[in-house]
Amino acid sequence: MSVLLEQAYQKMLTHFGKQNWWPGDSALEICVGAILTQNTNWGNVEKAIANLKQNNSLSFEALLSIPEEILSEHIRPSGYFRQKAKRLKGFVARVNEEFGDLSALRDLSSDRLREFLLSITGIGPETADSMVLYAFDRPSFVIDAYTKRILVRHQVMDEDADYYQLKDYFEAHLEEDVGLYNEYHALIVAVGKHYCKRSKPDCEHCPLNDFNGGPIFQSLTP
DNA sequence: CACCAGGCAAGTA
DNA sequence: TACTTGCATGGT
Repeated sequence: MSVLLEQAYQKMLTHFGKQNWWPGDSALEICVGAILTQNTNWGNVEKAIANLKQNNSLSFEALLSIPEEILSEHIRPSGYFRQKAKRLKGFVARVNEEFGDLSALRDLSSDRLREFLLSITGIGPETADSMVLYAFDRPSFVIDAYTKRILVRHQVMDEDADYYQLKDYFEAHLEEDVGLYNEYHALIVAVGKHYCKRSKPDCEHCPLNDFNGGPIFQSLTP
């Protein structure tokens, strides 16, 4: 466990407190949220999920049987609603055809689970890792745009680093622990939302920019 | 008004 | 392989 990553974690935790991700009452709700939040503000996703609950459509069976057009209307507030309706239908259809139910995915190893999810249209690396970590409670570190932006700003990663270079970096330096991965990614998102916007970053007040007088990740090498 | 949000797939050269 | 574009609502 890297001392600096641990200290960065403590800085974020002290500043923001526990994030208690993922907001959701079931594995299915978390998987649905993971698809709906793609390139989309979480507040809009909450409205979409509320609509699904109100229409009794947030269950595996309901999502299997609901017509795509009806589903798309329910999730409209989350944006990209036609595309996401297709992706949700495709997701539950694949799970149903190959495993019968979402709970059966728990019998898979983390790697097989991740590979299966990645084979589904509409589920890329970040969405797959979000499901593996937050819905299935396995230690798979999630990388998002904020994570990359922060590491590039702190000169840990090059701008052209890909998803797996970033993922491997965290998994190599952190203790392999579901709770730690869970909270770490959530805290990075909190930092990103508040201080690491693309057009107006506020590095001045960012908790990660006040470590021994400089950026906290700076002296860490990949 | 512009810009962005917890991405991904498909098309082009 | 390496870019580019479509997808779409809602908040700041």
